[in-house]
Amino acid sequence: MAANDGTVGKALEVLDQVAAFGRPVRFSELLDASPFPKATLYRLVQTLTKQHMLTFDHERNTYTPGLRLVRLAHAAWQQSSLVPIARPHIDQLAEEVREAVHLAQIDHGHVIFVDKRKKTNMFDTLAQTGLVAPSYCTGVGKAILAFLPEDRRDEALKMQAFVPYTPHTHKSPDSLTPELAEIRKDGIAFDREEHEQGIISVAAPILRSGDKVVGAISIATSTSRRSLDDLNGLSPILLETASRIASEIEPWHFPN
Amino acid sequence: MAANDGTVGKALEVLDQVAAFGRPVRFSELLDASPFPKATLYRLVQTLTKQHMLTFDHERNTYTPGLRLVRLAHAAWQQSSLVPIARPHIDQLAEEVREAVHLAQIDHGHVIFVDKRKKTNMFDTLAQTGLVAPSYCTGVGKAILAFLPEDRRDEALKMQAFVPYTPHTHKSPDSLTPELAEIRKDGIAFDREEHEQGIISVAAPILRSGDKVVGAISIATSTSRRSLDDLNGLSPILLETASRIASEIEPWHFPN
DNA sequence: TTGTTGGTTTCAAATAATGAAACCTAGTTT
DNA sequence: AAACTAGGTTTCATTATTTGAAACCAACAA
Repeated sequence: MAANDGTVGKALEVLDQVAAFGRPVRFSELLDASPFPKATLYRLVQTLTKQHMLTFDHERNTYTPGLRLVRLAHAAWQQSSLVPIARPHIDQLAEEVREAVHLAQIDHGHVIFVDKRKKTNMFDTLAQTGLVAPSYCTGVGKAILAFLPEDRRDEALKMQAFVPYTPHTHKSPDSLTPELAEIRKDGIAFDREEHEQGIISVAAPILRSGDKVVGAISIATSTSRRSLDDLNGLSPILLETASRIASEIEPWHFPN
Repeated sequence: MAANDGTVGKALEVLDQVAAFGRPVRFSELLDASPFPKATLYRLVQTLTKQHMLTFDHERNTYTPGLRLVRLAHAAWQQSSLVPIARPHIDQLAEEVREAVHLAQIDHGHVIFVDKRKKTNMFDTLAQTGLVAPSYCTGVGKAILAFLPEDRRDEALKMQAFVPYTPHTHKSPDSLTPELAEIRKDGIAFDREEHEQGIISVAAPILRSGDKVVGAISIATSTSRRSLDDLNGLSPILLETASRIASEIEPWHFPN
């Protein structure tokens, strides 16, 4: 992935590492997973800890991502241009369809769930705010990928590992590409238990000025509640919502 | 607040700045608010942007905190030692009292709301996951402060500005100190519309091995729904919940 | 005792950060 | 149009930080 912006870049790389472990990590584990020499990594980790970007557990000698991140992320989330605009709409959608509704954006090739609403009492799907999901096997991910300009799509796909979460998961870009063309045509993407067994979703991109994708929304449910056809029946209202959100986006920018 | 860890420290200082603005901010505004010379700040901001820690809006020439933070924070949140332990308990508490229940931790002198549950349909109180609140005028904040070791309490208070949010807000440490002693005695803290007009709360610290505070929980409501006395009546169940959470904390560490 | 693993510190060499000043724009004003 | 300006970007010699091999220090095991 290249592009190493000096010390800051390295520090962030370490942060990513720690986050990726998903559990408290020892210095030595980090060292193995890291391209940096011992002393360098040591000082990076020290600095990050002193800065509360990492939390150090004295008893277990392990590191976890620090609370300062939560603080900073709140600001990021609150200021996101998309979230506040979409909020009332996904809220209403969740109310109408009585299923979980997700809002996602893409960043750095990662699909990030930035908001969710659910008005049902069923068990929580695993998606939560801030969760990162793979793009190639989620509804929102594919919806966004499909409408990304070609270069950015390639870039996003290149940094994917194509983990076979379920038997339905795409195994390589080759099988994915035709589906993306399909999605581009229909304006609708499906997740057919590709990320989690028993979980399906319909997703629609949010297109600014008709073609620039800035995010996606999806309705997710379990196969025990609804069939895929059934879910497909919700496409119109999903599309309607997506376009309503899009229409409220100011003529300004959108990074992505 | 000192302790400047080289470039990384400076970069994070800039991030804090941007987050503190709470709105898209121009380079020049940042420059005014920043101790760094133009060129230095410029490069820091560039680096952070390239690293997706900041998002740059081409049209408006402004910066906002980046999505990478959301990604990282999710990991921090998920791995927090307190959140998963407390989750079922605050859930149950919210169910029983039918009011909003908050879980907070302290970091770097900041009170951070790390989780919340509400089973009521009333308007959302402003507290949300990741929100930073002042310690001196919130229930959870005072509950934590009261049980902090003296040196860390002083440190935490020193970095506070004592903004008078409402007429009931403490104006200085002098009036706060006696109340903290009180809280230490009772094991219960109240927010008497000190942060927001019309919002009150009861809070209890979560004490590991009886005396080390690792966080706090609170029940929050509006004056229109309940009186302070009424809320006080919920103290027993709140304390009960807090001690149940505490009892599930492993003999391990706790950073704070 | 001797080895080993995991963590911490040293120190001269290599590298990156610094910041004053110059330099671009693209709007404004005269 | 020429002359300002405010906001943003780049240069470059100086300075300070980062680097990483190696040495060092536990604590624990053989």
